[in-house]
Amino acid sequence: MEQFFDASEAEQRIYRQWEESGAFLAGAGAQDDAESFCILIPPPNVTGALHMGHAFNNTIQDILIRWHRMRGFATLWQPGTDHAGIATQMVVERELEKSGQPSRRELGREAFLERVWEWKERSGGEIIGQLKRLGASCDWSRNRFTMDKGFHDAVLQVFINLYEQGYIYRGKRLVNWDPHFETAISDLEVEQVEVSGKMWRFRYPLENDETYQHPIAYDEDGEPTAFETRDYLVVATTRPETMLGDTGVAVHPDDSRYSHLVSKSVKLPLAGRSIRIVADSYADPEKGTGAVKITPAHDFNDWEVAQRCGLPAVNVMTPKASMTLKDNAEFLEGCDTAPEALDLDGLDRYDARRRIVDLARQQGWLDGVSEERHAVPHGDRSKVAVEPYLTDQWFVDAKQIVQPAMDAVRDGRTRIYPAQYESIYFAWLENIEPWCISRQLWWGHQVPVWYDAEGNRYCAASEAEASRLAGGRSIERDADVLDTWFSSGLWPVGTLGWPEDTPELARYFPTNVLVTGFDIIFFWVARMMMMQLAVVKEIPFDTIYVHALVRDEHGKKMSKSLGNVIDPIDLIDKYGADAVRFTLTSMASLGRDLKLSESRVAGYRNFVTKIWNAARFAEFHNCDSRQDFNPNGVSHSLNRWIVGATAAATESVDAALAAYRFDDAANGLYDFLWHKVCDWYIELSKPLLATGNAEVALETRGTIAWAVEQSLRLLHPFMPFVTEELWALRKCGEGMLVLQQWPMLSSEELRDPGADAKIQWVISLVGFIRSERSKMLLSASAPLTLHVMELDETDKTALDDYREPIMRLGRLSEVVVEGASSGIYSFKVGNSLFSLQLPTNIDLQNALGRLESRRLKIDSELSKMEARLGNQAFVTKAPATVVEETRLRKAQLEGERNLVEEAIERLRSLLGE
RNA sequence: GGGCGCGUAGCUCAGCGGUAGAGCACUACGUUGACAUCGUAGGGGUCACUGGUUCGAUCCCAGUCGCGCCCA
Repeated sequence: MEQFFDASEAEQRIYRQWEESGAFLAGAGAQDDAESFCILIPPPNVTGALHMGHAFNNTIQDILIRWHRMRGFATLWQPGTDHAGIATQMVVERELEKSGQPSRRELGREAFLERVWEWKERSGGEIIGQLKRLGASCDWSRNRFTMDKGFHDAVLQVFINLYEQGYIYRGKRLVNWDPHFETAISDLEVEQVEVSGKMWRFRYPLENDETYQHPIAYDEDGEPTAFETRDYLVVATTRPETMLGDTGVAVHPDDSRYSHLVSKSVKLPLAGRSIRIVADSYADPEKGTGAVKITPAHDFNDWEVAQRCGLPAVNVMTPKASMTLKDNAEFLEGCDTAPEALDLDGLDRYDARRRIVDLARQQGWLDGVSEERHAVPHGDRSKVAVEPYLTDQWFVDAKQIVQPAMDAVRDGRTRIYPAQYESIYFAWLENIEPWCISRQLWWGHQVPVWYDAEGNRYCAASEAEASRLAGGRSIERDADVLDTWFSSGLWPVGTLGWPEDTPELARYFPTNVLVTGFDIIFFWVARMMMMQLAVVKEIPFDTIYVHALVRDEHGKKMSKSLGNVIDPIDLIDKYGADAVRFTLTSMASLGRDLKLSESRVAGYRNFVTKIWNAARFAEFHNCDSRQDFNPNGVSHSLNRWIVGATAAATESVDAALAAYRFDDAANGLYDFLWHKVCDWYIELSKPLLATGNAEVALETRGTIAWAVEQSLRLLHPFMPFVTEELWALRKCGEGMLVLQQWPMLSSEELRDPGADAKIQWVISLVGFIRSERSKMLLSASAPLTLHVMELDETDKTALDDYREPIMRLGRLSEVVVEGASSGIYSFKVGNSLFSLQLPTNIDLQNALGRLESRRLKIDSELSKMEARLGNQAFVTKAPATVVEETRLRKAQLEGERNLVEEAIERLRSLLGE
């Protein structure tokens, strides 16, 4: 065997073997009647590259899948990719532009879509290869794409289904409009970006010579003390360009300043439109002047006000967010528009903003400007400010289908881990808004609705069917495509073959666990719940495991602009996939972001090496794997101890995984392998292997082989590559590790308390010796003699059995059972007393100082115990076991104090004090 | 403004009503035939702060301060 595991050489080879052996296929290795276990991969965007979030998310899934597969479940990890409407269209458009080809619009819809498919075939599978690098054991033979024929049919089927049930409708509503992509986007695709901007105040002149008293000074109680007479209202805005679409000014109904002005009107500057003053509680008297301009076609709140107060909506922008005025009948109606206003026609919204502010200043209706930080909605893809925009769109009336999704979680049919995310889920569902599902894109599932010349709608799965419904009238298909999340909402049933009645649906649906980041609870999880329940009337999964985000080592979100992105593939290249996986797993504590640092990965790469070398040790000592090895049949206490410890480790891994405590599982295995198997079991076994007792040596070889083999099985879900490689090198058995049985060990059956106590005693004794040596500043190689001053029966057996390993690990030259000790310091291990004979040249002064500080510590601890026991309330009220423990601890401390005291006396006399 | 979460060793984090833990980093010593990607030992903490409950609080409760995220 080589000295290290060469991950870069082995990983791709091993992965190929797994795939070729069919180990990842649905149900591989399972009995026909096995229980099923299914996870659906959150489909990465087909444009995507593997980032740390994916690496984390998929490592967790792979652990669950491999664990269940080894436990004999019929497992399916269903993979696939998402067509990612906007993202993909963007990538292909950019590519066309770069290579100087005709643009999307020049190509036309059909030709463009051909290009997208070409692109998909050419470069769409990159992330799949990266998932393989990570070791993801998906059933790739079932790989799906959300634009596949079958999946596409399912999506249309659901649309039709929901349409016919009345859950989908078309309506003219304000939507978030992305002027860059010229499409509607959903609320969730909008992110608020805090920017420093300006707040402009405009004076809108009152018509018909109306005036009112505006307070200009206040007393201590905030009561106005002075007023001025105004013939205008001041309104404030951060988006002056929208003023041309104002159709009203709102004041609060209880605002006494303005109450007599309600129903009167102001003249909208530039546009020359006469607009009404309305009373609506949306206007906050405390904010600004208490008067708000109302632009129903370009603001969500204003739209609501307009609905309530009967104000018209005037759209003044094009889909590209430039001004449209000259040929805009809506805008011109009833207006006496100034020529300088018409000159704004065609200007971009920001140019128009500047011009309008200039004009306001010149014409004297600019009341003032202030700097302000405020949140501006941006498209999450395009990164440009979105405009609320009035268009015809398709909506899912989410309110109507939300109830079953809430009930399922409330009554526990679907559980969310950790539970704190339930409240996020409910908070969103309880306040759900209509979901805008149409996008003005080309790449995606085109809405299956056709229109005839009169505008009648025909919703059908095909043009032929629609035509039949239309009675042969000429029809035209709706140009919009569906929101990508609408189709991914169907991922559970869609990937399993619905609407066909497939065996996979019968066997694997509802699925078991969904593993996902909290950032897509709304986008995806809640919608899958709603849609599966609406369409097939069943929950899509019984558990949702929600994990946090992977951040950089300082807690910053990884982003290209910050330059702190860690590429998981780079890490895999450098440290191996096993180390990367183990790092992420060990940090997967519930509900907390994980901060990733490279040094941690390096640390777990060392763990891989440690495992490797444990196996190498077994090889050097001819510890061959034996099929007939019976862990219950070993007799030597060391072997009995490790057998029990292995069972205990198995049980804690199982318990941790069952509770989704991946960190506990990983840390437990790390501790078991490194600090039990390597540090003590292998070390203590060395003399046994060299002993003349062939029977013990043989049993120990077998147990070492067994312990290493069990470790490989236990570690396999976490570190599949190195364990698979060692499984083969150690010739542990037929077939690959991936399909071997998970250890079924019961510590109740295998644990031997006597052996445990014995080994624990040996470990303590060696620990004392090492610690004394080091504290006395003795070199590691200085020979020491251990004097045994008192020895009880049990300890005597332990000492006899482990004399050689104790000498070796404690680096003793001699163990003297009889005769007086010339040691300074005695120490108690178990019920026996020991002393180390130290060389004459030690620094006595230093030793004295150390003992005195030790005594100080004991005294302080002792006084705590005494105080506690002296407290009558403690003795009577605390549980008896706690009182007893305290008494025991006190007695222990007193014993130790005596030993220390004696040692101090002895040292003092040696020093002549 | 509403909600959620977090403040524990230099760093990253576990933990828990009764002796404060891990990994990394740090210091000293060390190549003994698995492993220097290693071994042994060690230093380092007012468990954010203030009150309360309790025999006992790092842990439970309330408040304060600081930080992060989500929603408006």
